[in-house]
Amino acid sequence: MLANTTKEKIVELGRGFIQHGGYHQFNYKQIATELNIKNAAIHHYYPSKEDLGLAVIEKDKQYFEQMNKRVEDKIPMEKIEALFKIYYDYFNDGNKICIIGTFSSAYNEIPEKIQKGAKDYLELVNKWLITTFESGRKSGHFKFKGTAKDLADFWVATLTGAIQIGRIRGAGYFRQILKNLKMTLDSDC
Amino acid sequence: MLANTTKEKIVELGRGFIQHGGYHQFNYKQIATELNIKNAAIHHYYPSKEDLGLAVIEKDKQYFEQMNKRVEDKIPMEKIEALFKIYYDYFNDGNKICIIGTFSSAYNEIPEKIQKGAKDYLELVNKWLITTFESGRKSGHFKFKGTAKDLADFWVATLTGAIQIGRIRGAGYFRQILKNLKMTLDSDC
DNA sequence: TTGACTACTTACCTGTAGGTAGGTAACTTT
DNA sequence: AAAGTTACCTACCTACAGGTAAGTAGTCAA
Repeated sequence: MLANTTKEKIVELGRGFIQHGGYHQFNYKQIATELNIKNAAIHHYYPSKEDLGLAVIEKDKQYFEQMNKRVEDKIPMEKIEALFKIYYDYFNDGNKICIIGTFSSAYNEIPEKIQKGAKDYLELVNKWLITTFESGRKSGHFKFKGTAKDLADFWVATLTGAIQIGRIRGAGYFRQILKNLKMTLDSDC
Repeated sequence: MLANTTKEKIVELGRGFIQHGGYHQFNYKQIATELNIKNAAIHHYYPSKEDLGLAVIEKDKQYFEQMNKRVEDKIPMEKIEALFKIYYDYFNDGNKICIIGTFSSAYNEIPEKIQKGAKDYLELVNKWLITTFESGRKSGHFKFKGTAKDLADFWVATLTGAIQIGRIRGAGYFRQILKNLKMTLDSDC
């Protein structure tokens, strides 16, 4: 979290609060209190909650793409481990869940633009998974039956659910699911 | 939904709204409007939102147990299909998600009693899955590697995530995930 | 050194949320 | 028939949410 400016701090904190309690629970006061500024100052940077929500998705996407770049020359399994690390970090940092999960669980009652933002982000992650799975299969690092697309679709659901259920059932549960997920990359069926 | 009394209608509607928009988005006004009663009438039956939330979990549990009873003499795959039907019905009835999913995604910011209620309910579903998997394996209907517990843990995460991601990616996606989940019951690894 | 811009603050508005107190009409029990 | 109980309603309160308008202190550029 290299947030130097107030604007960056706001989006960073907003992201954390949304991952912690969800879009509807989160509010401007939480950020204002944390930064020792007034509520209205947040509106100066992000006129509406919707604007901030969108910025949070963009921020999250940025981090995801930074991770992509860091591992682009690594072997496929290291890429997957980098993805898992993101999830572990969320989990360990106050039981946060992933951004896609927060917005999907509130999907029916969020502004359209945020719906679209979440959807686009989801497709991005999904494509990254497909590419990673395919290149891993080609290089012989991964073995799995079926298409990479089907597996990626499956992973997205399981990851989203695992970090949420992990909140209730604890770290051991969460670790186990990710371990079992990984095993789907080393199997003939 | 055989809700005759106002009290039953309240909990039934509350359940729907919570599955639709989440615990924090949902409010008493929605129910009051739907039933053409005043806000205060809801407080008469459920003094606090927490009380209603707990009642909603109990209601959901009731439906789950009714399903259990209906299929207790059926073959294991029919039990699984009955579970899936619950999820399909949620999905088709206004993109609702499962109760465990709503409360897990809001887990950090819900009253302790509701946390406990959700946790207990989750363990109940989990145990039902384990039992169903084990009996299915014993009878030769299911083939899967690893323990029934591990598989049940995995299913819980995937189901929770699938119905949420399904909101974003649509019915085809959701169906595909459930289909692939089912395939884990007919595999040697 | 003036004028524009930035980064806020103060002060306020509106809507709505959950919740409560007291009343009342209708049914139910004794 | 009286007394209690149920199922609400009216009227209200408090807190807080998101949002806005107007001002101000400091920076920065011409």
